[in-house]
Amino acid sequence: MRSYGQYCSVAKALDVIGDRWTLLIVRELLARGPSRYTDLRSGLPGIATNLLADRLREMEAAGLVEREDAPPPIATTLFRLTDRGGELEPVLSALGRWGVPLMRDYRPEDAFLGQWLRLPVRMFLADHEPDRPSVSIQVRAGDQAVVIDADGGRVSLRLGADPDADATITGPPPRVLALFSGSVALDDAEEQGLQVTGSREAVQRVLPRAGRAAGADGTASA
Amino acid sequence: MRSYGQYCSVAKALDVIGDRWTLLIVRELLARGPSRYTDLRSGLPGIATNLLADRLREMEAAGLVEREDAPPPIATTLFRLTDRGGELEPVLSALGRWGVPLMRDYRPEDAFLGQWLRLPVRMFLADHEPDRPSVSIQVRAGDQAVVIDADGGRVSLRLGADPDADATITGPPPRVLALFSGSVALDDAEEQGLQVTGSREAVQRVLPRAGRAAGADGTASA
DNA sequence: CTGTATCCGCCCAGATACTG
DNA sequence: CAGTATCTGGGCGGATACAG
Repeated sequence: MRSYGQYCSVAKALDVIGDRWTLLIVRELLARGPSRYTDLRSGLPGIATNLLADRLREMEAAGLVEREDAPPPIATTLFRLTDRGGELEPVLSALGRWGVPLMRDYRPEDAFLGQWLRLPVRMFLADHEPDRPSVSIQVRAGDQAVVIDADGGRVSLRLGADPDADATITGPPPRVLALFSGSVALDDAEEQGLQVTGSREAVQRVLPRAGRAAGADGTASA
Repeated sequence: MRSYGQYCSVAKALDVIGDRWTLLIVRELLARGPSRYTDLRSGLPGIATNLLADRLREMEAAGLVEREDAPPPIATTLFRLTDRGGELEPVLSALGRWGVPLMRDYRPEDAFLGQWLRLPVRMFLADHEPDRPSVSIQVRAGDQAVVIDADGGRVSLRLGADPDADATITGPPPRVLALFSGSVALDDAEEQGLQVTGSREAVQRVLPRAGRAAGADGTASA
């Protein structure tokens, strides 16, 4: 990217991460951890392979990404964020939060991947009952299934289905996001097309509670 | 900007503010308040006038900016951030903080404007002695002079010179930024080419103190 | 003086095909 | 699996001309 040529830390930051796709690559690496080239590409629908290669090279040169040749049994290259790259997390977080109201407009052509729930889960969900036995909640939004685990105060997300989950949430991505971001209560979400089977208590355990809501309905306060 | 076509709040946010110059226009409007077209242009050295016009129109359509026809005596149009636009402040803040270590590389061709100190001042400086009489500190970095006022716990910045200031700091922009961001102590900054005349006490009153330092030297922790 | 519109040349983004 | 090579269109920067 052409430099802005301004001695200002915002401009300097944008000189490094202002290129198209760069921050989304960081998102993938934050959400997935060290990843193979092919996995990055499939997590970034719409990116051209040459652009991904270009960006990874630039990000490596800028010290955001390292490539690591995995040990013999795997025999592939992994891309991982450096510490400096990981420090972009607050930027992604602020951007993601600002973007929540925009999630109202869901277009049929929009791609959706279950792994993209990782950042919202980290941002909005919490285990409000850390002393109770762990629960798992399967989420089916879009094609892939993911499972959210609440265990001892921590909430995490793993990819894949789990028929033994305590609860299963099924519905279109916008309804799931509205529920997770706290802009819609569970009861209302169900009326709006979200199906919940199994333990509703397990779901309530992790949902954001009043006072922690994030104004995801577009009425966020300043 | 072409949409990423991804149902993810980061991607949606970048669909809106990912265009080149957009966030820098927000920076200007945050730092200066409602501004005339010409003032925006002079605060964004390097931007082409058509691009500025394009961006302002797009930002207006996206609900980030409003144009306001100023009352008769002024007879000009002012551009101001909407509430929604102002909510980008945390994004700018996170970006600016991440960019601080990049301020080490100062290139002679880099433009520098005094008003760009507004965000660093807000971010790093504080009035540590709110009960004492107000002080003003003139800063001469680059061509324009600015004055920092510490008054009753608040720190603010105004453009222009002030020969009656309690102290004056003169030096190259990188030295001033290093001082303000807390990565260099006042004594060290003076050894590195910063001139301080008048009350050093007034300067110390607003500088960041240990424990609030921001790792501006590139050693910031995760 | 302030703000907008038009033209041009260049580079980046994007799509596709292909290779180690 | 992990890219490179090639081609095309559009965004961008820059200059300039125009309108209130």
